[in-house]
Amino acid sequence: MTPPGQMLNPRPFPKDAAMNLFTDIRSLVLDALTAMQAAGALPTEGIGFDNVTVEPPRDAAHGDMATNAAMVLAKPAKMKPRDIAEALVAHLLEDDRITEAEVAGPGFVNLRLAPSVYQALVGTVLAAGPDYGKSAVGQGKTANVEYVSANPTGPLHVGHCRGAVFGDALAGLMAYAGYDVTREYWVNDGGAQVDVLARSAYERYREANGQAPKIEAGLYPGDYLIPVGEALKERFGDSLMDKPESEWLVQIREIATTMMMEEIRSDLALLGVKMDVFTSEKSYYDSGKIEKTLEELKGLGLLYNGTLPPPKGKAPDEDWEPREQLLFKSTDYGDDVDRPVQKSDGGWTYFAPDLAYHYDKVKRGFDVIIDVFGADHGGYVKRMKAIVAALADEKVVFDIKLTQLVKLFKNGEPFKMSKRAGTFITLRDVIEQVGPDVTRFVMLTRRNDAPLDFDFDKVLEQSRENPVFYVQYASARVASVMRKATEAGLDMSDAALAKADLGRLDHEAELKVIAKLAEWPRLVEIAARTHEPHRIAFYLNELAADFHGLWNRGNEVPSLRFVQEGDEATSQAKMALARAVSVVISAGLGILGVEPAQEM
RNA sequence: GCACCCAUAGCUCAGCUGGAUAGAGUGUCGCCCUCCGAAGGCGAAGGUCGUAGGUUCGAAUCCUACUGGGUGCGCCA
Repeated sequence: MTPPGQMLNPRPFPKDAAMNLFTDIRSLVLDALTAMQAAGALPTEGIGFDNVTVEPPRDAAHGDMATNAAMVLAKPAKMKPRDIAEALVAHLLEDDRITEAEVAGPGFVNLRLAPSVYQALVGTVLAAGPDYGKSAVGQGKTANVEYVSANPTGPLHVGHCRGAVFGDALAGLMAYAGYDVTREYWVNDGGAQVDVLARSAYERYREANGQAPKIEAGLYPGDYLIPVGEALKERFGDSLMDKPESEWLVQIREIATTMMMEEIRSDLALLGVKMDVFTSEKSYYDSGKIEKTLEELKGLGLLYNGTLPPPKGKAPDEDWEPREQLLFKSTDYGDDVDRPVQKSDGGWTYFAPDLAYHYDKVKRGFDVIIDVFGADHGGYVKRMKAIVAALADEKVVFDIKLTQLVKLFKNGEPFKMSKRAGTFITLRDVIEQVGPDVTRFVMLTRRNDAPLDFDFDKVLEQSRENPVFYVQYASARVASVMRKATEAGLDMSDAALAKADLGRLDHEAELKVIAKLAEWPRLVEIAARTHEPHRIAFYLNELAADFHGLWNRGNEVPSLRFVQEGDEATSQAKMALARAVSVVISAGLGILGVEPAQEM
């Protein structure tokens, strides 16, 4: 038997694409096109191959892969698509890896690959392990993903949860695609809301000292500040009682925000989220960074004094009056209005630190900067993009991802959140009820910009409908069959599987699963390019479906069962495939921050 | 009033830098355990991709207008 590595045509694959079958075949197509040019069958002038793609066909009946080369090149080459396609087919058929090539439809070239190509891929997956599918697209580049960034005025709730999961999975995805990723949290500890926090905490402090707290409207009423009040009592005794705000505000604000951030960090830890950098808004105020930034912007001519038109369509009777303010020229960079940076009392608007912060991120030299906001902050996208457009050169990729709302359900019934009624669902509540793995996976079973229904009962259901379970079940089955094979006395060690005779994987049901594995590196690239980690979750569901399908075929076709009693060589080949499936599932779940299951 | 997001099978949703006869799950109907985990699988039926135009070899995908739903709109972050 030929070892798997030598079953291929000896022509080497390009190094940077050695694991992606689609780019391998694409380069094969490009080689063929180049050969056609050399032979005079295709013009050289004005012909570029950038738009040539090799993709899985929508319908498997069309083959394993399809290329649009003939259609894309027809116009610049001034040739008929079919003529190019037919010449291309002739060239491609010379390669051992291509068993069939035919022209179809308007000029597609459909390809069928030799089984040996797929069989060898199993070996590639096992050899690469968790690295199979890692991409070079982000190699040598840096990315900054800012997410959560909840105000430090209370514990995280379910809305933050989705942003946290999405942002973290996106960061994991970018890392898998080769980027050096910084996970960052912007701490809004510098504005009026932390003064409100301090006042609210002060009331709890009074409460701890035996006084009835006066939680007026506008203060934070949550019980979570009671421990803060107690901590303040421990620290200050009754020395701050009945003192004017000026004597305690700064101190209490500092202590309260620190305690809230500790709580937020521990909430995030429950979810498995660990930030690399927490950037403090307050530090921007304290260090003069805002003034410095604004000075620079003035130098660039991006700030001016002016008056904004009144907002339209709001309540007609409001106390709006024209006022001259210091404005940022964001309309020059795609925003709808220029944004004020200074309030009438001379203080900075919230926009000023945003401006300085994003300028800072740009200056730190990231190749990719991504902000993850809740959908209720959709109105800020244009102004943020204006900042980066004004301050960064065009090489910086800046993207803002919005996460839509999460609607909670319990047994199919909508679950209304209300702070007053005490049915306020925190992130901690969710994790404690369903666990971090389920929470994370479910949060990624929708596109980020689609609303998500989260049913506390359904997410724990063990059925086909529940993708968390379904994917976990697949990896559990692999683990289970591995145990069984080992108990049967078969050698299922990594070393044995690495040497397995993969040529025995010749059934179309097996090749179909391998073809799905072949899509993995390509999918990772697409997901990373579009900043859409949900694609990973959907892919895993598809891979699991193909695997379960193969598994069940074994019910009718005994030769498809993974364990072939008394035939170690065949068992090893089949188990190599099962292992390859579990390797990719583990890698995918790893990106999403979910643990694969060994048993259920 | 303006801006952004969304509209795909009865329901919940995928759909790649624009590709061929638009896919899953669920629900309905019919099958498959002496058999590696049936917590599963196979098959059938189900669509004017919100509407109307445009761009082109080709549009669910890009552009324009409209309809319907969500979010937001100076001195709050």
